[in-house]
Amino acid sequence: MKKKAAIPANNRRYWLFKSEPSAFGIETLAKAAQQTAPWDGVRNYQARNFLRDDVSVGDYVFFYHSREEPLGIFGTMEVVRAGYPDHTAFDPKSKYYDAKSDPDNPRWIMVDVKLMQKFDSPITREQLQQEPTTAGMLVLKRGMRLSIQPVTTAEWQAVMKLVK
DNA sequence: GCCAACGTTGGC
DNA sequence: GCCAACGTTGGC
Repeated sequence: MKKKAAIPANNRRYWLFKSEPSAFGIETLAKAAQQTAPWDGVRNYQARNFLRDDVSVGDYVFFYHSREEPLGIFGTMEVVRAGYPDHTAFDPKSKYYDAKSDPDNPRWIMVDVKLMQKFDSPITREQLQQEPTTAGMLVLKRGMRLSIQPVTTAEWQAVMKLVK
């Protein structure tokens, strides 16, 4: 286990959210009204628990593109609304529909994010692997499927140093 | 497009 | 409550 990073004075936490750009990429967010959108469709309990219990307004988030080259971090977002029920689970027409999510006791949670910075060029997996600090990031671990991941302060700062 | 790794489901 | 079978994720 890694040592826990000290909690910054302002209490901000850092995260990495993963998405397939064919479904929802950084361009989608850039074009949204106020460059703000709900991060919906999370259907994994561990990720849901982070959204419900830990992700807070003012936290900073890396936007990571999976599945499609180039793989990597494309920009940063700020959390502008804390966890609330993911209503796509109640909509039978939604691809995220879940009949077992009861509106009176919602199973799935989403947060709203606002684009902060779209990088001129993404920080690729290869770059992350080459930097000692970022090489330990969860997203690089084999078999890591979690779509909402905590990022340490040191990792955040190390990634931002790579941004041109 | 392949397939290893993973999370979930369901029979027992 | 175990664990095999299944469906999905996501790097390669």
